Amino acid sequence: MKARIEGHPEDVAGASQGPGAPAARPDGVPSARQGARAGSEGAARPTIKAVAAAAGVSTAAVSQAVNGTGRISEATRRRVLDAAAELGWSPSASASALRRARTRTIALVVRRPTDVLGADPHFSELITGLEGELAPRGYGLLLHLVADMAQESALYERLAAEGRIDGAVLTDARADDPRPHLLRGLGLPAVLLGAPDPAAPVPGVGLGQQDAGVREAVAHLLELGHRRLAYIAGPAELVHTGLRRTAFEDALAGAGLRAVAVRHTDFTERAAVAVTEELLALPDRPTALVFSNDSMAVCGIGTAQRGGLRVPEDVSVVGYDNLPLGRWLHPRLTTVDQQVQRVGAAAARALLARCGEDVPPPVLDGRPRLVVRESTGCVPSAS
Amino acid sequence: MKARIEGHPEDVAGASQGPGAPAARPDGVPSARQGARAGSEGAARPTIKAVAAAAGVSTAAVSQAVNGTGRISEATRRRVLDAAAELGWSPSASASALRRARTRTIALVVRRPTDVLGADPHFSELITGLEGELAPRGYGLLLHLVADMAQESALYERLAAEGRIDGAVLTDARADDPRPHLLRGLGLPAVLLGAPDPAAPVPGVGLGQQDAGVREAVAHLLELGHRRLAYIAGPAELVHTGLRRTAFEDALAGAGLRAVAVRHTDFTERAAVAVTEELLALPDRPTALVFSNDSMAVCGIGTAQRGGLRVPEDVSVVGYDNLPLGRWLHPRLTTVDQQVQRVGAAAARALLARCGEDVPPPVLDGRPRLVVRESTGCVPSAS
DNA sequence: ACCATGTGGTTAATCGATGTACCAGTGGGC
DNA sequence: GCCCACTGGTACATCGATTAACCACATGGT
Repeated sequence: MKARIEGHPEDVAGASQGPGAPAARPDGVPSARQGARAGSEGAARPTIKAVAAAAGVSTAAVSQAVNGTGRISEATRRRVLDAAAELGWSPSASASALRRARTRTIALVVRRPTDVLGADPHFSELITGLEGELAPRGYGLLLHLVADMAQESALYERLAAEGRIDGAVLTDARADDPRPHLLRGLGLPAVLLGAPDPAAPVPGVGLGQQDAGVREAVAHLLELGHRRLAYIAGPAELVHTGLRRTAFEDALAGAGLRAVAVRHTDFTERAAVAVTEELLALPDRPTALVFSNDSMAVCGIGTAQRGGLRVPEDVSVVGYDNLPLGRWLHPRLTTVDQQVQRVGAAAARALLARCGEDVPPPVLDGRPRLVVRESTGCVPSAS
Repeated sequence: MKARIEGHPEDVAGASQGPGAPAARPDGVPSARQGARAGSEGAARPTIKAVAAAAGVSTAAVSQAVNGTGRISEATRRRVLDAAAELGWSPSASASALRRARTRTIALVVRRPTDVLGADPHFSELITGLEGELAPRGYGLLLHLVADMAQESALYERLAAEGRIDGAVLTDARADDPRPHLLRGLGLPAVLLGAPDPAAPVPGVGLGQQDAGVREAVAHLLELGHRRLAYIAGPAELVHTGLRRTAFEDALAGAGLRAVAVRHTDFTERAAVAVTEELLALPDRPTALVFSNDSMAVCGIGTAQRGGLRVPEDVSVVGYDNLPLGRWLHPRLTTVDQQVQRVGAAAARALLARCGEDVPPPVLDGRPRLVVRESTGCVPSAS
């Protein structure tokens, strides 16, 4: 399968070159500007000039009309807008970006180890939330995938140096996160998901009472009679890992208990399976497993079942995220809903505001809430 | 609990404005160019001019040095590159895009009904594949979400009119797909995933023998003794839906059989559950269900189990896509691997080639293959 | 009659990089 | 000694939109 760049007779009829422009290059090599883009229909996109001419005004008037700046009579404004619609013109993003030093593009960089193939569905939800706010305001979402923090930092530096983006959404806040300072240094607005920290160089966006969900989960399990709980956490360097783990241990301590075990993972399915196997083989096996995301919880359920245990009769499982899939599994997954989508929307709004956009400030009430379904049940009587 | 967007003391000390810049606008509104971007460190990014000055050459020389065009001595070239590195300069994406009419940005538009919340993990895989080829060449991926085809078309028109992208990756080819013609009319290079059709206005990219996977699945089930199979397809308007459905029915016909049922869905979990329930309630219940994607298959397994059936003892289930999750469920999901990631990479290469980039043409050998795991088993003896 | 005040535009500079046209040297051939 | 080719660069127009500065003209107050 070769590259399929057909040559076309270029600009056959009445190519309207500016006066004095050379008719064509002698060597027959298409100049870069006409290049591969030229299709048979390759209607050269109209420019502001064409619109100005069509409306019988100057280009400045057109610009002012579409941007609502300057002083333009309503009549002229209409004429301009009509002409623009007629010609199907929209201002060139590149030209506008160059002049205004603003690209209307936001970056989302997803960082994860190379061997984790599928992106966490968590990000799909987040993106949905972001897009819902960005798109209506003409903003685009530039998505990048990187393997580690070094790459991520380098990427921001490049994006900033090239002036490709107006801001960035940071996910997976780390305990000692280099990105806030980096981005501030680069002069790029940003918001950090999940860990509102007033002292940080970039504002955080997230539900309040981050720990509420896990506390509720523990309370729920205690109420069901469970006394031996284990927590399967994410990577230790993530901020929310610490928050949730502490919430877990605190809640247990409040009942005079200690966790049977707390294990950290890298969020991969493989790790979830390995840890679950280990915990379930423990002499004093936990009767309930609390996972720090749904993907791992699903793996955990599968692993338990494969080990001959029934969920929830023999072991209860709680997830975190409330991904759509969890509703349809058997048993349906008990999990913590943290409204990723809504948080994403709020993050977008916050970021847009910092980019100078006039948006109503995000209202993000609520807190993570436990959704009780079928993967949790009474403690096994044998225990 | 209100939004938690803390304000920060903005730009407190010594905002370093360029000389000659007005100290501040009288009305206190920051001018657009300084806008929100100005941080205390807001080091104005260096321009090509600064690099030229630092290297003691003209801006043209700098441009030629970094682009490898024109005639520049190796010595000067080095000096320029060093100066650029020293200053941390990269050419402005906006300026370059304006001048060259090329943005180094590719669009991926994900279309799905508004009520499907989480994006199909399928797209995560695809994006991973795309990014792997785009990023190393300095290309960015602009991601958009839309609800329906009308919105999608409008979006391409806007993106084209604004000159925001160089090309697009089209997914979910439809039987009567308006996008190829639309994009050709707009002069935008594109590739269509999944249905290589030489006659189409845009080239298709996909594994060969699209039907091989489903055929293999059917053969596998027949070999296990199944005779009553049902197929749960995607939306009828998608090309691959038809291909796979036909493959399914053909393969059965080859064995002198007919499908117990073929049902179309909108790919939502809800639909998958509903259809599964309906099929399993059939008087002559199918002993094997073949789903057209993994997400639905997982829902199908859950539904069967909830209905008191064991998988695979009472009913076998086959998925399609080979998402990572399927390996860890209980039972592990038998599915068709179509190497979404590799196809994504190939699509990126093909598209880059059409954008005038000098990339080795994608090599896409192989075909969809059945991955036999645990969700398929011998036909129940009672049948 | 005259100046302040608006109104509704226009002109021209500018954003940063690119590429064509052009120019200054420097040997080389004969 | 003269012309030519070649090397290594520079000057300037250009991409398309934005915006500060300015201007022509009408109106109203004194």
